[in-house]
Amino acid sequence: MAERITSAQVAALAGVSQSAVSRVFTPGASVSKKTAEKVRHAAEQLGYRPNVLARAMITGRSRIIGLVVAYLENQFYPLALARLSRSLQERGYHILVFLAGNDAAKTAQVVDELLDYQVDAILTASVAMSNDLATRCEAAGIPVVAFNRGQDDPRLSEVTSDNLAGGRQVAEFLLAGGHRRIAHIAGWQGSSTGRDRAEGFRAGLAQAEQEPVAIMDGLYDRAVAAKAALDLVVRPDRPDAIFVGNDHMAFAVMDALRFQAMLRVPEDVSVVGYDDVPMAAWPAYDLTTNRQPLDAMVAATVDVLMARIEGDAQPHKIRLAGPLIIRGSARLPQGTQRSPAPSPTGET
Amino acid sequence: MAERITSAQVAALAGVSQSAVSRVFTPGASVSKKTAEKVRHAAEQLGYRPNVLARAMITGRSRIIGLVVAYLENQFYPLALARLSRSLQERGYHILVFLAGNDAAKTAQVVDELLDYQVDAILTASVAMSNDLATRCEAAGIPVVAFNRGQDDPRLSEVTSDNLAGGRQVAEFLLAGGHRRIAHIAGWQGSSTGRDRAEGFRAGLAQAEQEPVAIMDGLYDRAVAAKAALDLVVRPDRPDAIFVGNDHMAFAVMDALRFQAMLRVPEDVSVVGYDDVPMAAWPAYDLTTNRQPLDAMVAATVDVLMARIEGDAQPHKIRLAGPLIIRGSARLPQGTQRSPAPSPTGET
DNA sequence: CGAGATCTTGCATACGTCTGCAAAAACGAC
DNA sequence: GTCGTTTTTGCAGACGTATGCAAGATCTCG
Repeated sequence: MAERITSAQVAALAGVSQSAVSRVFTPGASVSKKTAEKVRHAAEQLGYRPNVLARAMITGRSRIIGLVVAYLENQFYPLALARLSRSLQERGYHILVFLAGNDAAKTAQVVDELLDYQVDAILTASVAMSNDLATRCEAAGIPVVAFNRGQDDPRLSEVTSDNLAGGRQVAEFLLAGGHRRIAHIAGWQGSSTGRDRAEGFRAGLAQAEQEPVAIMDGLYDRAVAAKAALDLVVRPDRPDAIFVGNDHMAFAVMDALRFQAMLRVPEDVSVVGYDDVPMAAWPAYDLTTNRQPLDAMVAATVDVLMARIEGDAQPHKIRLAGPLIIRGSARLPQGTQRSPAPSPTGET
Repeated sequence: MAERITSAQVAALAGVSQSAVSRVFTPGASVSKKTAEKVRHAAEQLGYRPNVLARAMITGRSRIIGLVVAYLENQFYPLALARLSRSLQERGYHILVFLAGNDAAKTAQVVDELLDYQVDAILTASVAMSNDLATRCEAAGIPVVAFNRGQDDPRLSEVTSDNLAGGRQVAEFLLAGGHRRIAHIAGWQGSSTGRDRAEGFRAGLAQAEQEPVAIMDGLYDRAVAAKAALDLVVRPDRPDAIFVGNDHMAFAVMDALRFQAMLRVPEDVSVVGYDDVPMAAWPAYDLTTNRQPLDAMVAATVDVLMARIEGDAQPHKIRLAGPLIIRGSARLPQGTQRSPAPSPTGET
């Protein structure tokens, strides 16, 4: 129950004014070596640390980033969360978590709460924030950055991988592998990510004057994706390859194909995913997948956040390309080899 | 760049004092119906919402819970995080994330930062917070609750599953299944969770006058656990069953056994895990495992947090039992059946 | 050594809200 | 209508820090 130490107490002990103490803890303020020394010593002795909340009231900077996220089932998001948090922590910021519901009313409420906490910026991940809400935040002076999702509104910032190119890359790879009946179980078509990958995929096939035998919406949901896969393989023209909109669904698709449809992957059906989460490298799945460059995306996201907070009014739209990681879940084109194993650090 | 609306502006519009506005937004304060109406209307019109930070300065309650977490690779933790956050959100609290490093110095720094933000309570998960640090927080009047980890210090609160009983339950199940050379790849022995499961397991074997052929520390790490499994199976007295300290490592163990040692699970070696994360139900693993009652643990954690914040000085030590979920990764005892499939909601 | 320039320092105020206190208003009972 | 009781209201002062301003201290250079 020790009362919290204030700058005034430190000032008293050090024999200086409260302002002096404040200046010692404010980078770039004018203090002499001598008083700084005295103050630091007194602060050390009392265990003083500035109160972030009080500081926030004056400066208008809470050093809190609001993260809006819908679900953490897909391993990609906890991983991103961890790296984002770590990176922001190094810069003196922290993440306040807001779980969004699926309905619009709940999302509006979440935005209200975000504003209540005076967050310095809002980061959205795996969640559809309606444009008017995002715009409302920007209007309130709070920058919004969408991670792994595009926003229509040109005033909003976003960091994604190059999903169009990624989708095309997968199409080319499957065609080169000799597949001729290729289906796509897409990410939710309400998300730019899902749409772009599908579109790029379609364009890649079109280049070879092919088209997908089917495109179904997997809604980023394991059960839906599995059902779609089973529906596909009972058709008379069973696909010989399925491109799945993300790894999370791809695992469900592989499970359904192997354990329910009793098909072999890749001998009967090739499967390709998207994201390259660590689990994709596990031998039980050994999934060929288009990697999203997570570290680069996180770095870019933090850079954009910092820039916007520092007052850069320009919205940024950043798109980072990722390589196709070739493993064993899809038949290989002639002369192609597996990608080298990842560094041990990424394996966990 | 719309300036933030303050209670004073609302007061001016409503023709009342700032105090009146404050009281309208403070549950339990004395306001007449009439002025409440006027104020609400004015607030609505201006889009006013109270500033949580300013409020925190007065009341000493930030409505922020600091969550200290070390890693999110193990699916159990993101899931817990999501549920904890959702539950706290309903009560008007939010989670501020702090990623702990592995070294003690970094952890001390994290604690400093926690105090800077005036968090109302600290929640630790999957992280070893040295007792003096935790005690320091308690001394500063900030309750600390450990999720899924026991604390030696009797003054600290904790919520865990009954790991002793769980370990014993696994031992009994494997013995009943006719296994006679049983090994244990344990969770990190620096954690109570890892120790208790190992101890319960050992006690369960001892009851039948058996003892484990080996106990190795998997350190909650996939690579370490896989290596341990491979070391075990090259022995002349190859184990016929391995109890793994959590699901996260158990998946690695199964992968190593199947794809590196070329053994069949469960025909050659039975594998049992601990946690029952959703992935354990995926057919690729179909893991028999001791379930941790996540929902109950989350509910208990939130209850303890609220109680401690409300001033209940008593520390709570809560231990919740979980059932063994019988699937296909371990040979079944005579007459035993698989556990019924989980509800679809838990499947994702 | 002196005058001007530069650096430090303390004072006072502001940030947006809550809350104890006392005055004012409303209420109730006779 | 009066008086005592309860409710409602505004005032003013906190919470802990940052910062403009002016005065004081220190430095620089001739």
